[in-house]
Amino acid sequence: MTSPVEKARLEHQKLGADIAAHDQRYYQDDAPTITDADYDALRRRYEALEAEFPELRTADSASLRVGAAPAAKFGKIKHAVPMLSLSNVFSDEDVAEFVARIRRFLGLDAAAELTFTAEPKIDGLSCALRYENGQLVSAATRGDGFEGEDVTANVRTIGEIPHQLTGAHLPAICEVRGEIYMSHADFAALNARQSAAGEKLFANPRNAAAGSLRQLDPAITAARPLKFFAYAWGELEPRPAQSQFDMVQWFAKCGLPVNPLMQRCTNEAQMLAVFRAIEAIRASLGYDIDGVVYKIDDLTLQERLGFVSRSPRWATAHKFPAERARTRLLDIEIQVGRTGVLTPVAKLAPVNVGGVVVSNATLHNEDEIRRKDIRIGDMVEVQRAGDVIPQITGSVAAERPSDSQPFVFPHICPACGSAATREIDDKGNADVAYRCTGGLICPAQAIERLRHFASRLAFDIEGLGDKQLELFYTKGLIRNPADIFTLEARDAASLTKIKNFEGFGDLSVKNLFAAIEARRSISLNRFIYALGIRHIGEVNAKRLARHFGSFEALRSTAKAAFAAESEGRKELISIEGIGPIVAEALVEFIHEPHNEAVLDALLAQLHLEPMEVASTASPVAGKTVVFTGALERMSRDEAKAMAERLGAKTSGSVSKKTDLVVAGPGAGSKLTQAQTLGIKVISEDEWLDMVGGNG
DNA sequence: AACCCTCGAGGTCA
DNA sequence: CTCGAGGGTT
Repeated sequence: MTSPVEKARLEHQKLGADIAAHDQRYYQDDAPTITDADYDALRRRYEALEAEFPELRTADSASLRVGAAPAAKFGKIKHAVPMLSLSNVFSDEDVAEFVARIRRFLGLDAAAELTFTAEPKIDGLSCALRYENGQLVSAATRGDGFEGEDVTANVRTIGEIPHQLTGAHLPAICEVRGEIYMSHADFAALNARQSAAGEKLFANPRNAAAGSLRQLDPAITAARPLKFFAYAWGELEPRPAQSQFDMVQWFAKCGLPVNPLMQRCTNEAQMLAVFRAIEAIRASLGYDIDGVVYKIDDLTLQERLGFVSRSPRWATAHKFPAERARTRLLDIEIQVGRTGVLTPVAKLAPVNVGGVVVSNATLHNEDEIRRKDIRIGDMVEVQRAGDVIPQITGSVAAERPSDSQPFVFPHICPACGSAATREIDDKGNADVAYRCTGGLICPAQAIERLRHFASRLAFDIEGLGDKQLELFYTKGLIRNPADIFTLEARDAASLTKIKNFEGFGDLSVKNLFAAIEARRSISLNRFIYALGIRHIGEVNAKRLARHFGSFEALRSTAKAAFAAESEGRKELISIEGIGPIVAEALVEFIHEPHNEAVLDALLAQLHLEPMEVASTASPVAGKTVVFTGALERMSRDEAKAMAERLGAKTSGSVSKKTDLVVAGPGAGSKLTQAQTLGIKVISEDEWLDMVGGNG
């Protein structure tokens, strides 16, 4: 006689298999064999069993929730290995420079052979698929490169993506990366369906793919013909192959679709030949591509080359030239940015450029307008730089209206009426940009600053976007960042409640307040970034946070740094990446009386946490390392990059602050200096052992 | 020359 | 959200 649990287990198993089969027929074959009601009944029974016997829940049962009620929004998935983007090149010379830089970095001479792969760059969305023991467990978009959106349920509906990898001896964890895209034929068919159903049409296959993947209801994604090519990986141990090319071949063996056009090249001429060949067949491929990607084939070399900021040194994208079109320049509008910069934006008669309708384009600044001799009323040439950003390349002299006048750049801010000037620097050079001098009284700047404050890399407050901020600003509810954190209390005491505003309801207000509450604790680096100080972006904010450790320390140093020659100023400038100009901007910001008041108000509302921790706890993290003498196994640049990747700082000279000296043959004064100061000296080999670079 | 900062555009979905 | 240009900083 079987126990109730056993009985339940059997039934649960059978139901699971049935539901999976129905999902397959419904989502992927688009040919369900039972009614929705019957299907729902199966699912309810399945979930009831799990509720009664929680031990029945498996990793698999989650996968059967595809058709369940759509989640309110996507969850987040942290990428175990960051998903970065590629640098771009546009000309043959750029390709030569790309190859030359790699040779330099690796310390190779021109004769040494270097193998690359070349493959079409698919114009879609990158996606990371995580397989555990061969089973698809999650899928994430790229997001900001560190954290993406959880689109697992949607990705499971893509027929080309296997739920289970084929083959024996699969790595326990295998994170495959590639591109989700839509073919031309499928795109045309989808738009025909949309049109027949009276729905709006998609502008191009890329947007159709993006829109389809971001559907909250996987059933809609399932009805969209998405495809996939695998071309990269994240966490994957052990490596089944030693080269880029072989890795992709291995993906194919596992049952993943890979692009058939990838090939190996051993010199620049071959790379360019592949580029031209792919360009020639671009139109007949049946899917959009926007260039060719070159990667160093040897994975060991890839590791040695590493990364510069957000892209690998060992790969680049060779982009096709942009498409162009002509249209009329109707007007030039002036926008005011967060820092008060006045930016001219061209208002264009809408024109189709390579698949999207363009009606605006930035003109950057006064000089740019003069250089290109662009006037209102002109017929202008428009292209999309990198197939994305609309750009005016020039005007057509023959079609200029006879009465046209050169554009006169305004000298007052259109938002607040204050004077706008081009600052003159020490050397007497005028800034390219006009800046509104209205500062704090300028509403345009205030709103832009608030927008920056609430933006994703800063406080990341959901429900407090452009629209809401603008509304709250005009209503006088939020005039500076500190107001955000008193909003709820003031709203409670107020008679005109936010929930009565147009576009708001009980729920959205509740969510907004919750989102604000959740950000009362914030990391120091985000806080510094959020202040929107000129020249202090994401990276410099982290540097400051790391150096000072607390906001009070930063603030008191900045205060002590008021005089140009002061100790405080010296300390600021000693921080890597911070120079006189950045220091000046920081000091000025901290000293400004209004900013002081806002900072005090803000700090009273917040709990600052230490900086978000860098990933690896390596033995050299936080240490200052000096390389001296000849290095035999790697170039100087490479050694420095390696040290920095592990969280160490590098320096060119030995001082009291140096923690470690790596000395090669021929080391001279620096070695002596290290010995005098009693600083630890190791050989290149010992260094590699220490940081795990030996085997 | 490498890297960083700022700003802008367009599109989709909620 | 994604991308790129342009200019400033180091």
